[in-house]
Amino acid sequence: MNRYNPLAIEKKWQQIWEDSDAFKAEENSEKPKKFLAEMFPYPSGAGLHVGHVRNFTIIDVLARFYAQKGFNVLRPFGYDTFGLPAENYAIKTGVSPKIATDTNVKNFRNQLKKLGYAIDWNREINTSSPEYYKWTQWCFLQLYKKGLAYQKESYQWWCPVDQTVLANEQVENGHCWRCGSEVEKKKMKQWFFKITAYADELLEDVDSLDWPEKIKTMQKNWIGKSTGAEIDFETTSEKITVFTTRPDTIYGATFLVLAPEHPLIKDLVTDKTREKVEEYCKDAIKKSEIERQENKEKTGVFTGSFAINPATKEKIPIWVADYVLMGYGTGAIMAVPAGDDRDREFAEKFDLPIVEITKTPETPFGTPKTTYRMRDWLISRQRYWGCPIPIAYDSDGDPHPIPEDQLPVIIPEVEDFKPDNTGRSALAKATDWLKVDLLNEKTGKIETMTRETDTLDGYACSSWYLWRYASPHCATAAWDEKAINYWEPLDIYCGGDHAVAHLLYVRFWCKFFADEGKLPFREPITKLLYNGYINAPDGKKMSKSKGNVIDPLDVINDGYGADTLRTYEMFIGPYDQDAAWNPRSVGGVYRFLNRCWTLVFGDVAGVSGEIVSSPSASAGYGRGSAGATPATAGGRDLRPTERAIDRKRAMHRVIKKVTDDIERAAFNTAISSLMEYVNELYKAGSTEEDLITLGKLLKPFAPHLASEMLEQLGADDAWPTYDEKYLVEDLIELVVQVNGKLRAKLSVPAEVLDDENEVIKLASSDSNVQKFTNNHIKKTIYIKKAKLINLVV
RNA sequence: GGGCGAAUGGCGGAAUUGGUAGACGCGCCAGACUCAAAAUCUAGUUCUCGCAAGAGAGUGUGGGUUCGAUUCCCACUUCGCCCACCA
Repeated sequence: MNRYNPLAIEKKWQQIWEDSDAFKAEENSEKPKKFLAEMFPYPSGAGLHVGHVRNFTIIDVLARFYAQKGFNVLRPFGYDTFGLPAENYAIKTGVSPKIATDTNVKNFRNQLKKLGYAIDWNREINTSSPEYYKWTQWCFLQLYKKGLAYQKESYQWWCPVDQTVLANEQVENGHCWRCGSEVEKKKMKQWFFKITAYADELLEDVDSLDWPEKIKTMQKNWIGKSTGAEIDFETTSEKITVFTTRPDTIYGATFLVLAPEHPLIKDLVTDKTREKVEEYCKDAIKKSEIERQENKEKTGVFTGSFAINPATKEKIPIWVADYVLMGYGTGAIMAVPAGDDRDREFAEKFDLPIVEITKTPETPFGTPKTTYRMRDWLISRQRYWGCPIPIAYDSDGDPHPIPEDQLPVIIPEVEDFKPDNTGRSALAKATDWLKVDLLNEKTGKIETMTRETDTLDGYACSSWYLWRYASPHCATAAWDEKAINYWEPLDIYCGGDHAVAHLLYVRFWCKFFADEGKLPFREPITKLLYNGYINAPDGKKMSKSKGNVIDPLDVINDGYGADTLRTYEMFIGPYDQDAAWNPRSVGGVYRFLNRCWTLVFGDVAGVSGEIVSSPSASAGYGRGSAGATPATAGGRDLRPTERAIDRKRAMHRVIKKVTDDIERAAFNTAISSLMEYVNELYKAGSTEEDLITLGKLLKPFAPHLASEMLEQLGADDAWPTYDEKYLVEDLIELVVQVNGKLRAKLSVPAEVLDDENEVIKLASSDSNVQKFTNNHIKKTIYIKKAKLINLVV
């Protein structure tokens, strides 16, 4: 007898798909399109992990499902290849990030092919390839032209020993992650994207998205809109503008507080307070966010100056405290200790007056103002392995865009990837590359300028890749208009990360390019599936250091094969919940696929009439022939025609269930209904139609095995349809309750359900029911849809 | 501190709109096959009582609405995630 040999089957079909370019997508106005993608991965040296497999398989199941349903499906793939790990690896080993990245991409590609994904390999993209980042730079220039990419001084972490800027995550408890020395904040010129220009629209449009509520809420909170007013407070020399959401509480404002970074502090200090205030500000600015979080004890100093409360006309002191943030509102508040817990705590600590609010102003004060928690997006990175910012500086230090026809600004080759002691990335070491002759519009002359050595945040590269997928090889534009019009926007996106950052940035760029007339839609992603993590069998996060990592390639090579791995990860639980890996359940899914295989290929003799196989009945095992074993369903002995009717009903039922479940992303229950169907076929026997249907329904999950089954049966993979008329049962199980408690289940002909009097008669005459009613029924509640009657006594 | 979500057998989970709680899988148990084991097939498996028919209890805890609540409402407990001195 043949045995299910997944590795052989999978190799065969992967070769066939490769040779036939099976998943090549082309625009075709005859067919409805479906464009699906997962969040493209950073190809780490460790290769695929089981979390990737879950994420990619969700999209693959949907892609194959819609293709089988007759949609024109685009299912591309790409790699998010810029990033710190490749650069650190280069610093350590001297191997260039480009070479290391190429190796990792190759490894990823091989592994993806072993999983049988229906990827259009003609559309593979890679953010660190010059053909791609040329257009990332073009995007930057479009934003720059409209003033949405701009430079601003901002405080950055700085390691005085390594002489380099550090990202937030490279600062551990106020110390440099590499050398351990204490870091400081340094004011540096940085590039920003003005995402706040779209804050309102980004917020308003969230509601219209077919995205998980969790993500929508997170985005709303992140944008953090609050409406209030700006109010001016006069001092002897200056005017201080505060932001408040409660201008009505102004009669209780007994002091002002400025953020330590506030520019007016230097003008407000007196000779007596100057030293103390300056020291406080210096310390506060240096504090890491972590320290500010850990130590919520209020601190602050008095500036020595006073302001006039415009409502009470009273003189109130001006303080500096780090609980006021420069980045929000105006960096200055009016403190109302009677109305605000933080202000009260501060007032109590420093013995400042607390005045109950007895009055509200008759006319609204100040200027109505809306503020957002969201800040502009800082995009400068002092790193080598990123997309160079296409800017050069003239001798005055003013920026000039690199003309579009000179793109891409290629990352120069360097020997040493360590940042130098100027706070610039290793790009600064490419001295030839650094110089560029450009027209200076100010002077009208060609001038040798110095290139920007900052690179772009990797999120910039991933902010437009979904549009590149439509025309990945277009050499004349970032995206081809015709291709965009056909494929976009993305119908379904799937990932388990970046709830705010990436998913907000793509929306921002989409709105910007829509305003530029470059995109015909204002939201890039129609439906979002946000998948949960897969944890180790003990429920803990998988990590190399804990040694509890499951390698998906090991699962395949252990003999289970890709079909088992894919199907298991879809069966593991609801796709949006975290799940723990269970090796035994993997075996259970393998058993299920093995049973599918046996139905078609098992060494099974044909039995009566049209029945092709019934392994349980025909396996022999000394129980006589299959024909001698009566098939039963629901405890009833069935004659062949009844058996055929039941089988037909089971088939139409499973088609409906699997179709509905895939459409609502309930992959786990889709698979359990396939398991039920297979169990049914083992009991009742199967026809060729049953097996073809099984193969078609199974294909999105286990495409290799299903292809093998369908080939054997001589069938195509067109998605089957169900007929409502076969779903109707002729014998119905009527549920009878007494006072809401189940007392009987009666098997009645379906027509009976239409006759309520008949239902009541049947229900109330059941002997077990009568034990509880004593023939004293006060009220009957009949729910036809639920096939249920409740007798109230 | 704020926001969101979750809690169901020994385990993962199902119950789509207020209508039979526990589908499906794992595990366990018994049987068939085998010299034996594995694999495979078949039957059983929420708990308590009962040979059975059946009865009682039961979806984190306590209340409520309802003929009927895993589902809706209120309070609480625990866990998870996100944000966090945002004026």
